[in-house]
Amino acid sequence: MVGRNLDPAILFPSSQAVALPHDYECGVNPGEAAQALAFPRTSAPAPMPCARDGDQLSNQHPREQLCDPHLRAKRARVESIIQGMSLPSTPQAFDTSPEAAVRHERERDSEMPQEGKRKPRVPQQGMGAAEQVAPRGSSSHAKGCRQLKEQLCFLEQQLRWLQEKFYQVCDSENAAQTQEDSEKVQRSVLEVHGLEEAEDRGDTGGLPLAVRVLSQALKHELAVVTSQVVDSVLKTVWPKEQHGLPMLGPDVRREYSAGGKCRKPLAKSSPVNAPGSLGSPQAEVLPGASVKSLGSYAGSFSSKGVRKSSRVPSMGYSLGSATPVQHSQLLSQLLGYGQHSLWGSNSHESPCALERGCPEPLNLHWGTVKLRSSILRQQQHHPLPLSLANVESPALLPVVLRDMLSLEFAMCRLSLTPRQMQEALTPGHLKKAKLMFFFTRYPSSTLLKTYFLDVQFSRCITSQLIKWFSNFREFYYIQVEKFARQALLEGVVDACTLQVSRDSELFRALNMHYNKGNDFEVPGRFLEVASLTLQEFFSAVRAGKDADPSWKKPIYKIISKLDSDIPEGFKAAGCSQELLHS
DNA sequence: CTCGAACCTG
DNA sequence: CAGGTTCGAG
Repeated sequence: MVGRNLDPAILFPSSQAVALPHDYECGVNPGEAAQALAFPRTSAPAPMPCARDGDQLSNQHPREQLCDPHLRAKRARVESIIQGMSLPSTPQAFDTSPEAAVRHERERDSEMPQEGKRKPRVPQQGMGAAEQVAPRGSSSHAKGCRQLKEQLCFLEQQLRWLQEKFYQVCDSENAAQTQEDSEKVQRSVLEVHGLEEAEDRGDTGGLPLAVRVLSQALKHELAVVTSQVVDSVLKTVWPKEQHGLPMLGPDVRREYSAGGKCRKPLAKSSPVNAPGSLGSPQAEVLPGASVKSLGSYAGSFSSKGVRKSSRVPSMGYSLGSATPVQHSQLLSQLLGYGQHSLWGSNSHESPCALERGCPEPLNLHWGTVKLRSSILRQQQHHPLPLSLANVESPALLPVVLRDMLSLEFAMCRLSLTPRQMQEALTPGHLKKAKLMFFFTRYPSSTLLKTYFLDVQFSRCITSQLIKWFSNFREFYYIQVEKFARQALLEGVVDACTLQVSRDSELFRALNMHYNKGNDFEVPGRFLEVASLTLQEFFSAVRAGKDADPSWKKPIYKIISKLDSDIPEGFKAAGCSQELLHS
């Protein structure tokens, strides 16, 4: 692995260097590292409460990201998803894990019964158990919704990344240049938007000019990036033929707002409801799922000790809970409208700012805003077809947009500062992943990105995470199979009698593996899934299906559809770290 | 138990 | 090529 050649001290210039077992290391390739190191960093900023003590490695300029073909593709996907969502049908019956499900749709083939070596594959085998699996017609709505949610969260990450970049620039600045540049920036800000007046009376009113400028610039940054994405969304959501489209009715909005968060309805339309109560409400799982520290420490991450715990009960605190007022305030913020929202919200401090209570942005060492300038430059070259700032009536903004804004809210809620982004997976992350396994056996990479917000994803990181889950599954299935065979030997006849309870051996084995220390209450849902897995294995073995090399695949297919939502708490910033010490 | 390598699949 | 599974080594 390339990363291994790099001195950790270089990768983590600050005290953040994390000693990782080699397996956790994931490549920051030399090129990227070099790029990061080349990042100008002239003056050491005066110690500041929220000053960041090390350059973070960011491989890509956020803007570049948007131009990245890969992201374009993603964007295109989001667009098509949204297009699907704009259809008049009613979203219900959210499927469990559409992605995973689809992924496993295909396993029809088997391998040549060759000892040891997996070589050619022989088609077919009438998948016995798999037949139970529901027809594929899961609503594309649900799927789209879920994917959109993931995409949005990814967006959130990008936003944060942007901030990070921004801070970097600030850090790297020469104090002398500072004032001059800030004035320059302010000038251009003024040229671009006439937002300043409002802001001057805003919450930054009492602050130094430079700080206010920074504030403006930052907001603008966010607005620019956001508007780009929103643009594509809007274009899809408002197809030409719907020109005069009135705003969505309140009901619709509400409905979507709830669904917009894409929480799946409690009861799943999972086909495999049959045995036991597998279709049982997730609600059962979520509240029960508690890690000692996970639930309450979401906001306790302290940045340089400045900020002390604002204990947020992150569980059950969902994005969808942001009120319209909050949304509008967020939008105002993003757009740089100051607090006098066009949506008529009052001048309350934004929930975001309140909750964050983090002085970080304002305490930054002030510097030039190269990033900003460069973005402005690019913007001139590629003017945005539709800037948010140009939207005449914010009320027309679709709920989709609001959901995007709610991400900003989430960011605040999570109290995740860009500096907390990690470039490598830590043991804490591993632990977290294991716990997540109790909810999802087949997470998509997008979902992973959503839940490891403190990780800067690279291809390597992503595949590492995926590999982790693959390993988890491997272990899981091996254990279950073992117990299934054992049960068979013990003369069990009825598969249905095989239930995994908290005191069964199988559970103990699994718990030991994924939840060492037992500091997490395993969701009941997992027990159901395990029970079903056990039964499936049992039946399959009893039926002699294990003669077929790919006899497990139908089982995998079934299990892959039983993923649950992962509690929001897992997104919490300090989560991984907290877990480590719990 | 874990992980890397090999191998499969869409 | 990305995401999965299987296998064997330590």
